[in-house]
Amino acid sequence: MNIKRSRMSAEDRRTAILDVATELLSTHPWEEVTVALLLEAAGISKGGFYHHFTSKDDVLEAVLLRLTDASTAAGQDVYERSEGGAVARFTAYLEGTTRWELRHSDKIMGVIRIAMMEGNEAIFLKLEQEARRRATPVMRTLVAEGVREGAFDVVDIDMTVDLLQHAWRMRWVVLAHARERSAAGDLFGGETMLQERLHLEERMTNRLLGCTGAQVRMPRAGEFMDFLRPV
Amino acid sequence: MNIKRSRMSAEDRRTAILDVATELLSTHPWEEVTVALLLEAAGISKGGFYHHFTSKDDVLEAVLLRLTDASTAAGQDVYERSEGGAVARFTAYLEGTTRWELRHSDKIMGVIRIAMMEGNEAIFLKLEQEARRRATPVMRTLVAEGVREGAFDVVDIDMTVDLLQHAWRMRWVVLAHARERSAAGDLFGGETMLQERLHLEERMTNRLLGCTGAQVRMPRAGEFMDFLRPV
DNA sequence: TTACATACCGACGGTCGGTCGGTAATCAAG
DNA sequence: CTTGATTACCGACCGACCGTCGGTATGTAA
Repeated sequence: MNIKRSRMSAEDRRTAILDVATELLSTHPWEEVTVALLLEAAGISKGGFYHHFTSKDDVLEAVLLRLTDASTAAGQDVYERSEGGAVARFTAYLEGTTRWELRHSDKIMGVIRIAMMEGNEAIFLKLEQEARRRATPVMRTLVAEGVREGAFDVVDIDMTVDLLQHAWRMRWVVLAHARERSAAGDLFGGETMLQERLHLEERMTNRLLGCTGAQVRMPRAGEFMDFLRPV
Repeated sequence: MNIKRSRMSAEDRRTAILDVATELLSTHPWEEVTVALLLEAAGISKGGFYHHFTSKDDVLEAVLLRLTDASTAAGQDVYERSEGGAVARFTAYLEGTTRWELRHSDKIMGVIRIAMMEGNEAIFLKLEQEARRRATPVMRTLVAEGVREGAFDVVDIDMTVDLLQHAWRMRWVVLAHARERSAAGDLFGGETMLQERLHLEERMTNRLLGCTGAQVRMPRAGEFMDFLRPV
């Protein structure tokens, strides 16, 4: 009765299952991703599955972790390499993180699409929380240093960081729209959308930071041209 | 075999079930609130239950609706009754909504406690979304009018409204802490916490609105004294 | 070859949300 | 007071689901 299946190393099997789970998650809300479905798609038995994962939620957690952890080090790296005054460092941070995000835009858009799906509210929150947890410390020190140097004049450091992150959060939705538009032939329209959005964020960022002298700059829309012309 | 139960009017039974559900939800995450548990606590059979509700989620929706809908009209009312310049109207709006919230603080704190529980992420989002959906239109017009009158100088109306709501959102967490502290005997400490928070929010609100002349004012901490001395 | 570790199997158990045929209380009409 | 329709209510039952468990097959090291 037993059907023979391939035997993999634990790691390979794990990633194989995670791949399948990610794939399924990109088309179904998590509650519809049955373990049975997962088993069939991954070509493994229930026992085999539970040999590698303790529960269905364990899979979700692993999927989310894999989707986010690559970005962890990026922001920190940029910060550690940055030089100059607070404004320059903040600008460098913005450029660095944005560039990194653009390089991984497909993955990020995928994650966002998943998180935005109805029924995936818990995923959405977990993801946002995780992203925040990772970015907050660096941003806190950046802002605090700026305040100490007299370059920024903020209402409150924590509140400012929180609002900055919130202000930037919707960018990817705009990016998605812009990409759609340019994919539909209206490249100029897409670029304009992007430009306006970045300009808005730049002004809001400067207002929140209360820059006393030089202004923080967001990356120019030109940097996004590659992004607007997908594969 | 049949156990005799009381026969209620449809409405009474519905509210009875909703009461029980709210009660249970205040101590368990929603997924742990089994239909069976609900039935036992409400003293009704499964058939009876499904005679009044189409699904378990139907109950949740009704509970949330009942918890939020009372607040719907409040903000709108305050706005419609307000007079004077944009700054005065905005201040009146803040005072009005805050006062209303304080009058219903117990209920609101209850809702927040529920929404903040692990496993209730979907509830949290639904609630926030609903609150936003209700408050945004009024705030939009308030800000837009202020811009038109030249009293506000805003980066972008929608973004500003969004950030304002976000900035105010954490207030209830601080309120909860303040109440705890004053309940523990440190009335002064509680009041100070509140005062600082409100001062912070006031400064942030003014910065976001970019008030050109007069400043918008948050309610004074004195108004919260009743809140700090609970039943 | 033996002994052990581990990748894997699938029948099974228990729980859950939801259905359905039936019963009894209520009420309006004759 | 009947009679008939409506509706609140009952609980056995269903299928889908997640997770367990005893057991098998494949590798690896002594």
